[in-house]
Amino acid sequence: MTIRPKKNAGTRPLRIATWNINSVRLRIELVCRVLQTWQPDVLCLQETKVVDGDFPRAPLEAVGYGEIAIRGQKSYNGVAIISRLPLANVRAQDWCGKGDCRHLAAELPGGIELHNFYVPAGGDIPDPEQNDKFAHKLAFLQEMAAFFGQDRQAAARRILVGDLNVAPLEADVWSHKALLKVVSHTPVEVALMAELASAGQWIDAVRRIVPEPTRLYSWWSYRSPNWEAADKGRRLDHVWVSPPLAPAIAQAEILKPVRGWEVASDHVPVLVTLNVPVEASGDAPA
DNA sequence: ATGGTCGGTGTCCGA
Repeated sequence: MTIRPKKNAGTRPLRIATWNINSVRLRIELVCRVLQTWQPDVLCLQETKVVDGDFPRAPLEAVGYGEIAIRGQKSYNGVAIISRLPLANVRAQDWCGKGDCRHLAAELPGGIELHNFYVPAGGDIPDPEQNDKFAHKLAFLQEMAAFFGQDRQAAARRILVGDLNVAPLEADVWSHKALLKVVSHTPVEVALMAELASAGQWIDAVRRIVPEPTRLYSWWSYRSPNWEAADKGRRLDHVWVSPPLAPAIAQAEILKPVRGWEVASDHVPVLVTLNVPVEASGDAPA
């Protein structure tokens, strides 16, 4: 434990990560390794696939992450916020009235509102008439846009992370042309995501640091045995911030090596460092 | 060229 010297600069680094873990019980040791190696202050997980009573808290507490917010269900979905900073006002919302565990929100020190989302993947057929899962995905994104579009005090400090299951930019997929009709990169999804970003005035923190045309992926399918050589990835996992936090964006990393670990998830963690101003006792502006 | 592989719980579903 190191004691940070008081800085006149008036900023405090906040390291925030998101990772679709695809079963937290199977990969709890990988979670601990990511925490110890990259030292995020907060790690948001999706697809934990475990009910709250069976969530593996102890190994996380043992490596210094004692603030754990969870919302899980059997077999599918499930989200968690794992933090070494205090979490306040933890809450969840039921999107599309399905009772799915796809969202958790909490407040971080300094009055920062954090949202962790697992957006539905959407199935295979990119047509809401033929495919209920795709219809659900579109409705979910619409509901998010409506939620973040209402009022939303423009000055508030907010972070939205998660597996949004959309790769919005041409440089977010291995082939824009090949994926135009593949769920995750269809024009209708990309347009809805743009609507959501605009409604909440969200800023894509990773692309502030690594702009197009540099290709960036956070997911590589299990179905490709040579995922690294083929490199047919997509950037499905995102870290967004509200305008007051945009000047704080200092660093962004997609932890690609994690995809090569034993028993890997098909997603890798995305990590962003914000140098958050702490003037005026760290509170958000009114 | 329209496959392929995962995880959790089963003998399939969702990704």
